[in-house]
Amino acid sequence: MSAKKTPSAPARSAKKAAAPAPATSTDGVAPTDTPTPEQEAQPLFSELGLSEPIQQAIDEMGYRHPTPIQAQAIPYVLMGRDVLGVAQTGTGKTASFTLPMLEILSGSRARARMPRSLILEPTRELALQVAENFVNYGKHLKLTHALLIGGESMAEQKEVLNRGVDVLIATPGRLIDLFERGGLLLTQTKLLVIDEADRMLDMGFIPDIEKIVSMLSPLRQTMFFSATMAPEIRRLADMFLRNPKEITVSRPSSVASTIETGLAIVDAREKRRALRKLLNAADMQNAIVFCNRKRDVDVLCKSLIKHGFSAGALHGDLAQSLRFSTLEAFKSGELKILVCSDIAARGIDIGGLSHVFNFDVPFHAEDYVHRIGRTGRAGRTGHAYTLATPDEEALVQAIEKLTGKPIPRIEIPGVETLEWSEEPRTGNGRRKPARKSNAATATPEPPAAPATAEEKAPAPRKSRRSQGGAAGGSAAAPSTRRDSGLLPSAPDQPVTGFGNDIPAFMQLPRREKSVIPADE
DNA sequence: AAAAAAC
Repeated sequence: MSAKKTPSAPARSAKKAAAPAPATSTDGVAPTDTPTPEQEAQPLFSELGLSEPIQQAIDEMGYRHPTPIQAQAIPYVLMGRDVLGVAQTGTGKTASFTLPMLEILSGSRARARMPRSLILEPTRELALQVAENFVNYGKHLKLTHALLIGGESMAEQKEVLNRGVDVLIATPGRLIDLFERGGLLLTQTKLLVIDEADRMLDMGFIPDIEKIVSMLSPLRQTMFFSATMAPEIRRLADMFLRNPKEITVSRPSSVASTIETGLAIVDAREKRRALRKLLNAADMQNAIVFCNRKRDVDVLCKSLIKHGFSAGALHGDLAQSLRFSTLEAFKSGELKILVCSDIAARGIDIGGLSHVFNFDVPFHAEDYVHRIGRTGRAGRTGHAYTLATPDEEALVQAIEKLTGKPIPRIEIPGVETLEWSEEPRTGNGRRKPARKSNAATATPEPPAAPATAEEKAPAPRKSRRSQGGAAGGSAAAPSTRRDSGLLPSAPDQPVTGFGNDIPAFMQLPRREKSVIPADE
C-alpha cells in the first residue's frame, strides 16, 4: 500500500470500488487520479529485482511505480547493506523495508522461538500497520509473522513464537518482557528494522532499544528510519549501523502547500460549539480531531456523539481491542471523525483525510506539523484548522516561527472571535483566562511565604546531620532502639537501619559525599 | 504541561 498507484485496471478489482472511500490506504502515497508525465518516466517496481510472488502482490494491489525512498532503498537492502533512511510516514517508507525483507526471507524457513527478523515500532498502531503491510505483500509467500505488543494476551503471542516466525513486529516493552521470561531467542535474528527512531527517542525508548539490539547478533543487517536527523539520532545511527547507505527523501519539513490552514481564537467554553460549526462544513469528508489530553478526548468524543456526529475516540488508556477496532472503523469510513491524543499525531497513515482539527494547540510546535501532516497527501488539498484560546499566543507564535509562516486567522460564523489576552498563561492551562482587571489581586505574591518554608525545611536536615556528625552519640541511641526499624522515622530521628553501626560515609556531611577529585 | 509503552 505504499506506492503510487496508476489508474490501471487492478484498482478496479478492489472491494470498495466505486464508493468515494477516502480513507483506505494504510501507508504511503495514495492513488492519484491521472498519471503525470513525470510519473510515466518513473522507475517501475518490476525493475527493482523483486521476485515473482512479491511482484505479483504489488501488481494486484495496483501499484506500478515505487516512491523515491522505495526506489532508492530496496536495491541496497537486497544487496545486504545497512540503510539509514531519513523519511517520514507518507513517503512509502514501510514498503521500502517490508518488500526487500520478504525477498530476503523467502529463501528459507523459520525455526521455533527464533524469529529471523525484527521490526521495532514505537506504538501499537504502527506495529499493526506494518503487520498489514506484510500480509498484503507476502500473500503469495509462505512466511509467518507475529505481532508482539502490549495489551494483548501474552500466551497467544508465545504460542505463535514457539511455532517459529519469520517476521516479528514489536513494541519495545512487550519484547523485553517476553525476552526476560525466556520466551524468545534473538540470536538468529539477522534483519533488524528500527522505525521512527526520533519518536522512540522522544518517548524514552532508547535504553530499551539499546538493550534489544545488544541481544542480536552483530552479524545482522540493520535498517534505521527517522523523520529527522538530529545529532542525537545521528549518534544512535552510528551505534546501530555499519557502513550504512544513507537515503534522504524530501519531507514536508514545514507545512505542505496542499494544506489549507486556519486558526480561530475563541473562548475555551465555546470550543466545542466552534468545532461543530467547522465539522459541518460542506467539504468535510472525514476528520481527525486532536486534543492535548486523554481526558478531553473522551469528553469531546461523547459530546460530538451526543450532537449526532459519527465519532470515535482513540488514546492510550483505551483497551487495545477498542483502539484497533476504532481505527479500523475510521479507515473504512464507518466513522467520520476520530478524536484522539497525540498517539495518532505521527506515523499513522490514513489516506485521503480531508480535515485535521486541533481542538487544542499542541504543546510542542513540531507536533503541529506532524498532526496536520495527516492531511493534504498526494497532491490533494487538505484542511487543517486550529482552535486557540486567548492565552495561547505563545504556543501559536512558536508554531509560526517553526513553520515560517503565519496561520491565517479565520472567523467561525456564529462564534465570537477573540483577541490574544495580554496575560501569559500561568499554570495548568485548564484555567479560564484570567480577567485583566482582577489579575493583580488574583495572584497574591506573599513575600513572607518562601522565607517561612526555607526556615522549616532545612531544620530537620541540619539536626540529622549534626546527630550523624556526633558519631552515633549515646544520646541518640535510645530512640533508635525504640523504633521498629521498618517504619519511616521522623525527620529529626537518626537513621535506624544500621542499629548503632552507622557506616562512616553516611555520617559525612552531604556536600562531601559528592566531591569529585579536581584532576580531569 | 501531555502523550506513548510492560506486567
